[in-house]
Amino acid sequence: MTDETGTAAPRDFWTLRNLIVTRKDALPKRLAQVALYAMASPDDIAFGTAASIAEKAAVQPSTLVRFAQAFGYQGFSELQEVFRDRLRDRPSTYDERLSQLRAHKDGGSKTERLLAGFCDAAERSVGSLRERIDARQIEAAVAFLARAETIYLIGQRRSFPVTSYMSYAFGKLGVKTVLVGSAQGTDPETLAFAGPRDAAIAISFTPYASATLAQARQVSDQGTPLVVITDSPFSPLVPKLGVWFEVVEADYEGFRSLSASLALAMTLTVAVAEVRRQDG
Amino acid sequence: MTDETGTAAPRDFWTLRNLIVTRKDALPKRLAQVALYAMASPDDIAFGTAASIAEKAAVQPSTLVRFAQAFGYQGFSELQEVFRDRLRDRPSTYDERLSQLRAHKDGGSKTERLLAGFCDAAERSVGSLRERIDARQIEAAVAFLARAETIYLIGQRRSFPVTSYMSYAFGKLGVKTVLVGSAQGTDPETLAFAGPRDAAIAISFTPYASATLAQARQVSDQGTPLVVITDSPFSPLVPKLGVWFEVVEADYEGFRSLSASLALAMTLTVAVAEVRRQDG
DNA sequence: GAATGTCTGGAACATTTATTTCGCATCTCG
DNA sequence: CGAGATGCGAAATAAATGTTCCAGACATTC
Repeated sequence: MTDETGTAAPRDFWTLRNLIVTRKDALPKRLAQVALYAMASPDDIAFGTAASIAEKAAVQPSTLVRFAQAFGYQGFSELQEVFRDRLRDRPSTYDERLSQLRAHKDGGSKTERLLAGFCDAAERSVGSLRERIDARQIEAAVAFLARAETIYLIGQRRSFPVTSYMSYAFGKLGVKTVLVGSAQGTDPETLAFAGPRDAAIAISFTPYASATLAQARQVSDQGTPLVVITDSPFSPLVPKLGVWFEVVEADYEGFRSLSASLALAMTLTVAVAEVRRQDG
Repeated sequence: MTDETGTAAPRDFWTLRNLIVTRKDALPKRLAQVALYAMASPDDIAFGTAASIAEKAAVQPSTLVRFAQAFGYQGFSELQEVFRDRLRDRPSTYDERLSQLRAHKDGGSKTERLLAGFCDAAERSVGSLRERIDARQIEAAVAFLARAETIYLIGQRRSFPVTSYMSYAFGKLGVKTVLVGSAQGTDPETLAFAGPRDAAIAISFTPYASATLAQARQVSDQGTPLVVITDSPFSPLVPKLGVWFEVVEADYEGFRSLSASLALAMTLTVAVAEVRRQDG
């Protein structure tokens, strides 16, 4: 048994990174060489095979194993897992660093972790929204919505807060809307008035509420332009024609954030109002 | 040689993604299944081995190879490489953020600035929530709410999305709630049932809706414990007894974010449900 | 209703993989 | 200067990988 370090191997990237940095100067030549390369291009460590990494770092594969073992891992693969986790789940490194700082805060009470978790989810959602949404899509949607007489807002369950907020905001801005999805069962009748001169916004996430689906289909069949906000390109709501947005909300403890959807909703709302103000 | 597609295989992720999305409906059942999984969790495709991915997608490993070949790749590994590049090419977060900020501040269309503005507002709101909220306050509020028979949710206008979301989430968690503030004028009658064994959550921001104020006063007079979420210590809602939270939402173009309020709302909701589950 | 083409599942295959082992070189300290 | 220990590299090894192949199921078409 050549057990080197009594300390347990770090399981998260940033702890490991600190450990490598501090111990680097005390390491044998080749191991230090690996340390340097690992810090310089951690992505290669995450993806490459031991052989390819060894070649790029100008080291023997066995040295990589030794390197991993020097830090308490059983083999190289185990260390590699840590490098991979960093890229998993798309926690952008910034957020991860923050959440780790927070985690170091003595863990905190259960409540604190809850709040931190939901805050994280909100921030990650907004971050990914910012990365992925194409401004031209928004402009296309706004073009539809701006020339509509009445905008029908379709959303059940988790999406209802979003549509209700849009209803409020549109109202404040002087845009006529009809909010669908309340408790009463009068929605199909309400939607019957929608026509080609109107527009509709449908919001739904997995699991897609069947009512939302039916309603979206109904207005679409009536020739009403439809703008969709959903969470997958394979969502049954995604229209053949028309604009749709993919919004991926991060979740915590199974409860997805709404921040990204709301940010997008507000953007659409205000943009539509602005276009109207200019044209009208 | 069973060369299927004359088209060359996409070498970057987003092109491939679009291709998968468009061709998905024309794909055989199992291949469509793979497509669905690949879009739902692309990170797993990037990291996992063919065997592990196949298991998670409930498909045979050979199907993965066929899937890759259906899109013009020679084998699965080649397709996997595209999924990996997506994560590899990600610029270091600091630079990315900086360049994004720069793009948003300087150039960018009006629409882009709108979206960025609302995203910023959301992030700032959540950030300040994280700093200012005291976990002990949350725990105190949770203690009130957890022992309530029925929770009354009071909120008009901008606060209504928050209460309606809480209503949805509480419902999913098996907690009885009554949502006040809908369009009908029956709210005072509904609230008449609130008693000392219940609890109420009132949410209101400047300008405080008079209805919310009246309703909060009503339940308070009836001896119902009240938890308040508002935006100022001088808010007329702040109760003499009971718990209240100050949530300052950042705004953009006069429209305040809801992200912080929602994050707090979700924290309260889940925390209450957890306490109830423990106590039976 | 038979025949044809496609899709699917499972196992066999060759290859690549991470790891271990062993011998040599290098450095250290008496 | 020499004995011991340590670092290092190349090959050997055993596990695991991606891929291919074939037979059966399935739907479709004539």
